[in-house]
Amino acid sequence: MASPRTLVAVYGPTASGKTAVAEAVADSLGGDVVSADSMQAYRGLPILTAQPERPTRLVAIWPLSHEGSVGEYAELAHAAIDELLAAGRTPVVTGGTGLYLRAALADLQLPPAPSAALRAHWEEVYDRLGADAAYEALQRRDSEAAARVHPNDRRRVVRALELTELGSSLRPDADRLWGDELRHDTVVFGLDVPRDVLLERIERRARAMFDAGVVDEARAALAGEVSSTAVHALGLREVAELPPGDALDALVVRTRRYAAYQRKWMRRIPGILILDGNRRPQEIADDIVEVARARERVPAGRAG
RNA sequence: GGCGAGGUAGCUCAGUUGGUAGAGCACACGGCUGAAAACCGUGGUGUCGCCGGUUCGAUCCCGGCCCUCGCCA
Repeated sequence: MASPRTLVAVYGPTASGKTAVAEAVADSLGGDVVSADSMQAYRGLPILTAQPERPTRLVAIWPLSHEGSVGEYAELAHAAIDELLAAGRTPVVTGGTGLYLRAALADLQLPPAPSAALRAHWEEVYDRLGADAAYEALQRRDSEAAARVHPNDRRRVVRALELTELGSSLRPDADRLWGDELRHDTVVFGLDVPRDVLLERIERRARAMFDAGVVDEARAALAGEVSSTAVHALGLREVAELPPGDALDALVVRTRRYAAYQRKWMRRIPGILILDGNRRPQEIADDIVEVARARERVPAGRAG
């Protein structure tokens, strides 16, 4: 019988060609692509979020009105991955949301989710007292959590406060986010594309989005109910509301910024194997397949 | 050509009653544990259009020139 499959993960900045590579890897290895992308998870913005053409796990699973979260995503991702492995297939986890990728691969053991009412309560408290007083309240209730957040960081102060009522704390114990304890045997690859090449791809893709009708897509989306998480899709507002030229510029600028942020994540992922992403997708995929196959022949080992 | 407004950071602009300047965005770096394409922190990157004058000292005041925009010819 076949040895257990090694899970493959592909990370890289937007427009680095992750999707094409992941699809080729899945085809070669006999597997399926599992998306790790917080915005492609929504339905209704296929152009703006650059959703893959072909049906992909965890893409377009939520309506725009849904408030997605890492916690909810993690459960779905674990289920999808485990199902593939059980069927003897290789999960190829790919996507640009660093946190989601880690949540798919590791068991983050996130502290409990708040109820909407609880969150609303502490947000109200934060806004009423002001940042400094709210922060002092947190220091009294959970000094360790307070030490980890900045008073101005409303989201985290509120989150930490609500957790004090849930018998938990922000970041309870071990560092599972950056540890190398993963749920399955995994190899993580990063696609490194030179800055100027990436910039050019970003610009080209942004133009293509306009040709494909992003403006109408964005307007239609905003005309309906959009959750506070989904509104943050890059450029949604700008594309829908700005004059065409300005909208394109804004989209490019924001995407470039996002790519820089992703480069930071790529550097931090433990054990990541950086590949030259400035090649044909199939070529990159072949390299990945080779490494993954070699690893499957060495049962309990850890590459090093 | 005449009149008016303007030329200050990569961009949009504020400011200095004369002591070489600061906001937002961009950019760089850092943080992040159920909002992550989110959120937070730190950093000013500059011949203040050019030349001259007044002054201890000019980005600021004066003169000339160049450029941009608007209105009138």
